[in-house]
Amino acid sequence: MKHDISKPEPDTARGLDTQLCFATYAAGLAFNRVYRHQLEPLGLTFPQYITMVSLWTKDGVTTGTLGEEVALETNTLTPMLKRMEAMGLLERRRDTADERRVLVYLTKAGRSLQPKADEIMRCVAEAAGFPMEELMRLTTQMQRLRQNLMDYADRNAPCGP
Amino acid sequence: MKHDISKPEPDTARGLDTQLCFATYAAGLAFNRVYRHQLEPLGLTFPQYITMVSLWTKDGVTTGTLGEEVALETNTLTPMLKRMEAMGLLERRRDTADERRVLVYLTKAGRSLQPKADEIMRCVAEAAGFPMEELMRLTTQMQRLRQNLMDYADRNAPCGP
DNA sequence: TGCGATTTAATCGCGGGCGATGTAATTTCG
DNA sequence: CGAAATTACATCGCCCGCGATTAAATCGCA
Repeated sequence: MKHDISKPEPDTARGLDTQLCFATYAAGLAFNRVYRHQLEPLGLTFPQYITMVSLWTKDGVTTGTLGEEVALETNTLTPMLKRMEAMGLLERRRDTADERRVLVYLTKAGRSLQPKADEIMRCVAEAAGFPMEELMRLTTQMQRLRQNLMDYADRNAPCGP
Repeated sequence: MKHDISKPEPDTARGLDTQLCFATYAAGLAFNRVYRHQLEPLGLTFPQYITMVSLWTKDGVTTGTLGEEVALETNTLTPMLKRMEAMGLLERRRDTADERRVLVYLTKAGRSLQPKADEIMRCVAEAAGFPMEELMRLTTQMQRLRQNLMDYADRNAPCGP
């Protein structure tokens, strides 16, 4: 062998600097922190805000459907929805046609937050500091990344050597 | 009725589909789930894995410095490091020169996990499903995004109308 | 019709993530 | 030198995220 391949493969580079998983993780924390402070006057957390955005688009959905929208399972969503119900933002009602289901409806108070939340959304989008076109492209790529990772998780491959 | 412009401004689009914050959040959850299952045999969580990657690069650092590396504050890091110490992956020692500081050192057991973790890292990087060049560009952009958001958080602007 | 399988939520326990607060060591400076 | 300010870490309480388990309603089918 002529070529020196003894180096430990910078192929998949090692430091955190070069890792997409860390960059995604850290950017997620940063989003969370920015939103935390902006949403604080509304009394919402970032995951709650995500949930409200989904419900503003369409409410009257089951817990499970909502969970798919916001990428959370019922073991996370149920307690969160209960807290939000206690805040008066939404109501949870058993589906009379199928008593297993719980349907989630926004209250007036819940709908009334949308304008303020929209303002914050625009603000944070600006804080992201990307021109609109690049921002959209980046969003698309992150969606593709998420889909690829979910597909991989479903394949359940053990990553053997 | 000529043109229907009554729609509410797709300016900064509304749905979760179009939001970078949600795409980042959801991709972060997806990474977390993939890593969770891959790391389970090693007994590591994803944040613990991140911490180990940092320590494999350089240990003997203070809790605070390590926190900067991994984007966590001491109120998150301290309990996590204690758990990892209990697992035998690292040691926490008071700096004799400055008793306020706690220095973190890897143990033999901690170092011994690196090869397996590297294998998993390569595996997940492949699962991300991007060609190397695009993956690097995406990583760079996410780092820039994070920096912009942190800068914005530091400016502490209230997002007034 | 009746009974097992499936679907849908809820619950529990543990590990992050962080604002607020506490505590001890060190530095600053009058 | 000594008190105040600063630094570095720890603690507490709350919220999310999820694997595992449970409970109840519905469905499928003999």
